[in-house]
Amino acid sequence: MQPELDALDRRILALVQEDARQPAERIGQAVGLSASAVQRRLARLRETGVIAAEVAVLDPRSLGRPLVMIVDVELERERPELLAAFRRWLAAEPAVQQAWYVTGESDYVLVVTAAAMEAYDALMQRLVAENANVRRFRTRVALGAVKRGLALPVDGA
Amino acid sequence: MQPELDALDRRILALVQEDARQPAERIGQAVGLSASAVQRRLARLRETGVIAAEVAVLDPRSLGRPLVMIVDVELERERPELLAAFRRWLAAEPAVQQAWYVTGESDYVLVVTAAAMEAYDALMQRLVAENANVRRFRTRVALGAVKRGLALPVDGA
DNA sequence: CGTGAAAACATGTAACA
DNA sequence: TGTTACATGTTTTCACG
Repeated sequence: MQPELDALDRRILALVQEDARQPAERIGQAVGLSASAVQRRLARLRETGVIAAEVAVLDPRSLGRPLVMIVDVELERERPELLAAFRRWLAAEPAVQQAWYVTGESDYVLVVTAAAMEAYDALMQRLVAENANVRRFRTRVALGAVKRGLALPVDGA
Repeated sequence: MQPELDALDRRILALVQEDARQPAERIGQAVGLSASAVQRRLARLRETGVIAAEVAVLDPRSLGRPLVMIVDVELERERPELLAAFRRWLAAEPAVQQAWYVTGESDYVLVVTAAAMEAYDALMQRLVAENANVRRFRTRVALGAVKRGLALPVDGA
């Protein structure tokens, strides 16, 4: 993938990763381009996969899921055949927002949302019961979020 | 905020948090509603803040930022006056995607993106230099992502 | 009150120079 | 690329259940 993003593309990306619903004309005024030029660039950015998706971000409190847990999961390395199933379990579980495979003592770091601690506990009981290769896990409760987005820096650096 | 989300709202939310660009008519066909009914509900969901934002999700590789680090930051608790500045630093730093204030030994968990390890190291040097209350931090490199979204479960549970 | 249908309106898309 | 014409989607209005 060699999309050759120029400065204009990057400024457009910076805007749409804040608000994907703003009309192309507004973006054009901000970056000094006509609406159709912006549309063309957006189409190309979607086509080439630079824009991977445009999604609605929902408010956790409105959906009754105010809790966030950061979970470190340690797996038994002796059972690689269970790894794929573990990953599928994570992928299929909607309460798991993010799951990173990381270096260090713990093998996976999860970001998990929950309605209440009991629901979270039940989820983790299921995780352990249904994944024999989970050796142990550590939960840290997120008491607050300074930031919780997926935005990326778009400047040339 | 008592938005009273019914089953139809939830199904609409499930769809738009996957793809916010699909026309209301398609959503309507999926949930058994007319396009205008869907539009009305979407307008209300935006109005009440259930839909917090609609954003473009960018591809990290296309932007030359393939690396993700999970960073545990431990602060000195003796200097609460520096805490606000630390949070502002995180908020202002675009490489920091997420920053959670958590229980446990480490005070903050960050999700940081980087173009290369050198750039990440430089960033963390700046973090320490510009925040005197950072006692230490631990970096875990994300070797892979099973999941990396912000999607929430929308079912009544 | 929320819905569906049809209007007016804005936006996005596809041709042109 | 910008401009124009065209198609699509959205917003408003209104009558209905």
